[in-house]
Amino acid sequence: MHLQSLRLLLAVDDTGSFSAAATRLNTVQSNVTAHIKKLEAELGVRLVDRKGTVRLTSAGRALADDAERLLTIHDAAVARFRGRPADSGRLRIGAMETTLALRLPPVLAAFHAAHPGVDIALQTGPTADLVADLLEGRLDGAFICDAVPGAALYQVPAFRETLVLVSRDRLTALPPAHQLLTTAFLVFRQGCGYRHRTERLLASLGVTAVRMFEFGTLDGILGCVAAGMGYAVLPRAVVEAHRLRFDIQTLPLPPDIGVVDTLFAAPEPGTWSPALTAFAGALDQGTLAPDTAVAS
Amino acid sequence: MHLQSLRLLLAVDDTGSFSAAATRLNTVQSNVTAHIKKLEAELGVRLVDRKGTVRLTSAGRALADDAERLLTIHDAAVARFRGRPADSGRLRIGAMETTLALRLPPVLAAFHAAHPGVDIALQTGPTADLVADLLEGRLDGAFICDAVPGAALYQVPAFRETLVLVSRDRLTALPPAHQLLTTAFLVFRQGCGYRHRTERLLASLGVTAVRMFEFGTLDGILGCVAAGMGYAVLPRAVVEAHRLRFDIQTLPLPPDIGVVDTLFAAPEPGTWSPALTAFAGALDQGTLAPDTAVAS
DNA sequence: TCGCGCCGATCACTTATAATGATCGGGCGA
DNA sequence: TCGCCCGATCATTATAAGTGATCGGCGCGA
Repeated sequence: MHLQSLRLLLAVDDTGSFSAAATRLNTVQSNVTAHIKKLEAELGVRLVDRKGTVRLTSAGRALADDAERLLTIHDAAVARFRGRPADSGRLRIGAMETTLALRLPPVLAAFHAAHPGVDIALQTGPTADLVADLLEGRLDGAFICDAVPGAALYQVPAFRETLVLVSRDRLTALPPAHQLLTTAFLVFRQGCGYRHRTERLLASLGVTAVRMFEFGTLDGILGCVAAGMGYAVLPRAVVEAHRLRFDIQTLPLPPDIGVVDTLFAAPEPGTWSPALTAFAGALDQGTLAPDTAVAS
Repeated sequence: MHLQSLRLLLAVDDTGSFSAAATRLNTVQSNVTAHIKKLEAELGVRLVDRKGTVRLTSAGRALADDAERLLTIHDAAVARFRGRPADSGRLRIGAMETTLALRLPPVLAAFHAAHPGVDIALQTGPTADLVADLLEGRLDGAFICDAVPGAALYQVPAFRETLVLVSRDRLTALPPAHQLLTTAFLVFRQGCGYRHRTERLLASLGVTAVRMFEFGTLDGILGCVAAGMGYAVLPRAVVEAHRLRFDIQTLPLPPDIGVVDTLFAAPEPGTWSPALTAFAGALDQGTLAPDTAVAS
């Protein structure tokens, strides 16, 4: 059964004429006849009564009802891809813990307000895991730390974070290498972009061997820093948001290490679902959270 | 967009392989490739990721969701025609007042119990109107009085009625012609089959001119008979059902005039909707109301 | 009652598209 | 590294869609 046949059937019902239906759908009368006959043969039922005036039989009317629903769904699906981004579908988004906590709430709220029909599924994890999930199709898009070189991924800057060195005692400058060797660094587990930066920072200071304690949660890191267990490297905005709860100090880092872009990553644009297209488009135009977005 | 393309897309998603999808749907791998490529070209989006393992893109997944709904509706529609009579659709049934009141309640109740998804619309009127509505497609089927000769209608006996002469005073035989001339006959409005029978009865008695009062309702006729206004010709069962409310007498009529079949009429069987097919089938098999059905 | 015109059926034909089978090349595992 | 499996591509065939001309029936108006 071809959708075009159903379209012709509805046109015949509407116009009450094969010729008029043909004209409306830019074809010829004999073609309409052939389509209707094919439908009738396929279903083993007469659909159109041609005696006297042309009118659908009860079977034809029943099929026309189904046809209407069928074509509605079909046209909506096509419009979703070709026309304006539609308001439906699922969107699986991944993000780092810090991004989700700090940056995403307004973004997601704004997107949901603009596209209330899209179901959003969120997942958190370190950048490396998110990238793996993206590449293996378990996520539609993800907010990651720093660009992933060599991966066939669309990547666009979304937020800019300023990293600071977090400590219990106030510092006026980066501690010397010998002092860093005697303390620990509290980091997220393997795969987190911020941990990567921390290692780059230490390397730039000539420190290669340092104790690293892995944590799964932000609260764990901040709490242990406040207890004097060691240092941490985190986005300034995240630390500020928790300043009231922990007695900690921050020290800015040099820009080459301290400025980190959070990127929105997704598979190649040609593969995007309408929902993902809408999300990326909104991010790109900065309509979601202009104050935190990175100027492109 | 062809439904077959969507079917192939779902098969590719299921099996994770073009070749396997082809095998499952009894075609060849190159054909699957062509269908998917056509879909992708039509929507301007890559639907299947062939790098490494075959997997749907987010766009492909979104389309697959629509495809599933689309094919479900389509397959259900086809099954409704080709397979068992489905439990959905609309059924517009017409009947005479007397039939609706007396015979149809158990029939409709049984059908509705067997096919709860079918919406039933009832309409009453004299046989002539019902036939006209049938022929002009405003009804799917109707219960009519006596066969309609010459009409291109499927007609099958449904109920057998015994007509009686209804009067205020007890009669032992049909009144002589001269007496009939002085009283009136109370009949339904033009087009009712029972009125037709009444006229045949009078003609057989040699009475050609008699006063006829037209009524729209059964209660009106019975009330006026009870008041001595005249005679009426009605199904015995109808009169019995109202015996408690009206003080009236009945006299059997000769079988050639007194026995009337109520027929179920519909357009030619080849044009029936699934719901109508189910209804006619149930009537034909006597599964709806075996005690009142006419043996065929 | 008789044309006249409109409409759908049919047919021969053209065009488009679906399906097929063979072949090629690339990625992955042994 | 080799062999194997899988998808892309291509030439070809098969099938279906679309077209235009023509026929016949029915209704309408003269």
